[in-house]
Amino acid sequence: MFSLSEENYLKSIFHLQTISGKGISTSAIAKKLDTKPSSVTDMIKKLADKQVLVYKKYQGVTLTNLGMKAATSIIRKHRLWEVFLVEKLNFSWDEVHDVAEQLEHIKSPKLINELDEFLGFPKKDPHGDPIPDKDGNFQKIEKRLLSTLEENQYGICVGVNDSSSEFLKYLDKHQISLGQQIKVISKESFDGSLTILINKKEMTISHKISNNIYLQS
Amino acid sequence: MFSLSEENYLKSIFHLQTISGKGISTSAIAKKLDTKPSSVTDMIKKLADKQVLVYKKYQGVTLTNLGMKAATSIIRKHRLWEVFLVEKLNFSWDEVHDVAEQLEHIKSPKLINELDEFLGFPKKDPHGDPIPDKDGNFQKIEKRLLSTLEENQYGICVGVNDSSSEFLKYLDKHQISLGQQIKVISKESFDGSLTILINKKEMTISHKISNNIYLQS
DNA sequence: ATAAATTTTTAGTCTTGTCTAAAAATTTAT
DNA sequence: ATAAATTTTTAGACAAGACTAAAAATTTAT
Repeated sequence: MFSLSEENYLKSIFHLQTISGKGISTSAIAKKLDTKPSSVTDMIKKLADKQVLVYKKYQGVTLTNLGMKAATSIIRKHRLWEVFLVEKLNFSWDEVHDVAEQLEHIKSPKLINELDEFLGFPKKDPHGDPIPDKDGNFQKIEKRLLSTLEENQYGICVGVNDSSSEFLKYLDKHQISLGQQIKVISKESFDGSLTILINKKEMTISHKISNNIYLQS
Repeated sequence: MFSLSEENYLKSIFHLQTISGKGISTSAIAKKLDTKPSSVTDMIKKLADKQVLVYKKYQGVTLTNLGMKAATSIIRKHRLWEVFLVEKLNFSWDEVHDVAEQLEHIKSPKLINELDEFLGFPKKDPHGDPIPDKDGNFQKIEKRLLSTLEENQYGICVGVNDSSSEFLKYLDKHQISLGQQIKVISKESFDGSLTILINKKEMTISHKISNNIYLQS
């Protein structure tokens, strides 16, 4: 159906689309996939021929329903494999990404549906991101960035925005994990740094950190 | 390290080598991989450059130790994934091959070693083939084809030579599976067909069937 | 031992996905 | 509103891996 490259384009465009809402520019895709805009133009034409996205020269692209479905299926696979790696194979949440990037391209509907069942139909991956079901339905999780809270507000940590190994290791080191309650003690308007209460201890974190942690209020 | 194509060549050459012993011809590889001899010649040159095999024009190829090691690692992965599919995800032994062909190319030493442990360090795959350990050591299983037994000889079914879905379905249909005792009641020299005792019942099978079933005596 | 048949290799082409350099279109700035 | 800067597209090239057709080497047969 889709080649490995095509699947990676679909996934990236989907992710860009869910944050921006607008049509996605050639250069944004190139940046995300670490490739050149000219290569993106070529691939976009192919994908438009395959009816998974709409493309008008010089105007970015938008996924069609068919494209959304394909992208969702890849994301489902990626996140289920992440759960498998953490729950069954002793991977930590900062080790799963690269392996899941490979596993998400395995083609076998039976495999992924059986894996889903084997894992007990999990609703979230190890980073708190929702896992679409067999029919592609996402469970919408309302959440807000820690950086948007005001003093004395609090919430439960339910996800991260940055899934890089470096960031996740930082969180592990400072004992910040999913499910914990975080309360904002004070906010420094000059640099956006926050002093928070977590694990009954106070700590101060930079804006860069608080801008990558999602809370549910 | 190795591309998907390179890995498939290594695996095929390894398999051909273990049955023939001799240097493997271009055309034999082409047949196994369902490709053209000219394509094989090209790839062989690449693999010889990478020191995984020895190649002299017009004289077939032989894997080096490096090549054997690489091939063994792929076979280990293939067979462990087969066990996983059957034991954990409700696949039957005739459904696992195509998916394992994909999974065997996933690159992550941690993944495969954790999987091995998760499965309890299995020694054989669902078709009775031995699974090499982390260091590439195969457990040698002495076994002989059912077709080589004489009247009144018997043994335990420990493997199959043909892992095609068609053959495995035939076995399921006639309730022949690994671990069963099979005794030769009579042998027809004209066409090589055998009458065997299995499950306390007699049945007659063709040479084509008996020549694809391995017994341990 | 030479001719015929077979196998293997070479030479050139194709597809996929990428790249660079340059041209074209669009956006931003004055 | 036109010039400058930026973004996007085109054109042409390249690497991997495969193919076809033809040449070269080897094996088999007489």
